[in-house]
Amino acid sequence: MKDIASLIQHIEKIIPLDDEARQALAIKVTSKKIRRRQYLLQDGDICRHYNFVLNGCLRMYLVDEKGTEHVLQFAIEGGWIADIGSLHTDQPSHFCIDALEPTEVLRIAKEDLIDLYVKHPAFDRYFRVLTENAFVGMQQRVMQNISSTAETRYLLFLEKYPHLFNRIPLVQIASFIGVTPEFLSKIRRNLMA
Amino acid sequence: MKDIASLIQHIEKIIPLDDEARQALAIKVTSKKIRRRQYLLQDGDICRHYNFVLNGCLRMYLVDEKGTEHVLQFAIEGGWIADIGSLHTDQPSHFCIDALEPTEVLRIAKEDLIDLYVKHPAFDRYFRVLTENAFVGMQQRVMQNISSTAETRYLLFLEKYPHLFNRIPLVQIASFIGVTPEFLSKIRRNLMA
DNA sequence: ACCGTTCCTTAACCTACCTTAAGGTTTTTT
DNA sequence: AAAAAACCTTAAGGTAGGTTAAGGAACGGT
Repeated sequence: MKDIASLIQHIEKIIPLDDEARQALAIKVTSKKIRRRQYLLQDGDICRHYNFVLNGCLRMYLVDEKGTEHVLQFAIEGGWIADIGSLHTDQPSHFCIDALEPTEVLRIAKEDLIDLYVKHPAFDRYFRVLTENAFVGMQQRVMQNISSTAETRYLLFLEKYPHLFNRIPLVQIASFIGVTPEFLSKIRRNLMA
Repeated sequence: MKDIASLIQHIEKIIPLDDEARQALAIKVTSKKIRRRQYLLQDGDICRHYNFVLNGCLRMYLVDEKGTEHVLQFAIEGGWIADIGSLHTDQPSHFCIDALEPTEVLRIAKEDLIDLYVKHPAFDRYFRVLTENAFVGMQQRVMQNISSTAETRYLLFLEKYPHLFNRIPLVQIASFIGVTPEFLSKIRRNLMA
């Protein structure tokens, strides 16, 4: 039983949909439950779906040659997640997506999305705006990485995602801001002093 | 005299335009020449245009509290540049855009772009795809920043932008990959040994 | 209710990268 | 053609952040 209402509500914050578009979307969308630690996308597979999180929490990350994980993105209720690069090029992804909590997503397959774009330009608009916002977020993150100290990056993270602070393990936050968990631990201690 | 042909050609690599759309675009676009070191956007101003580079080279960068510049993006022939965040929110930009070489751009004002979106959904599509590609690029850069050493980042930069290597001053490349020019100088020496 | 992970912290030592300073070369401007 | 910027390099000393190792607390699965 798909709870598509929250997805539609989300889209209509950006652009209204007519009944036909809503209907078309409802037909294309499928739902999926993921357990804690279960993969939604595995390194080496081609990303074939855009995923909208209904509840729970996902992370997308890269595993480097040394086996260290580097978190690129978290997604909670109301967020989208996918390896857009892999999705568009049909190349195997270098990323993994898995669940930090039991999670439920709605997903649209690439071909279905293209179909929606063609039949309902509103979706072009919605995903343009969505991607623009995500792009601006990534820009800010690049700037922070090349211009700020780890402590500042941590504080900026807390400011931007206050609700994630006591929901996500510290080790994941460390990975997201680009430091080791040991060093983040040190940063916290310094902040308390 | 606007050379809009190269812009249209660029767009049509992604989506064909009908005559009306081409015509509408031609009316909205203006051209502008910028001297070396001249600003196209200055820190504190609101970014009101999307800029398409016809020839030359621009950079977008942030100046931090210490006065150090951090390059977020370069744009050469065929590239787009704007502070999308500022453009969308009508908030003053924190970035500067200036010219590393004498440069000529075509530009579209925000309101005109919105008008194009409404009348010709093809532009929604084009800018969606454009932004998706830019987003993927930023994602890769974030990953490199949090997972790679400066030497690796330099090599990846050369691989991705081989044509920029002997066109852009070293100090700008250093700023882009997030190290001091002195350290990049050292990296180069090590690579030659 | 238990056991096994995962999670967080501390501390000693190590390294990638920054800072400051200086001198030489190339490019731009006049 | 000269003067002024901008550019690149070298080197010494400093600091942010990594590595390794180890112990304890909290959690998740059965």
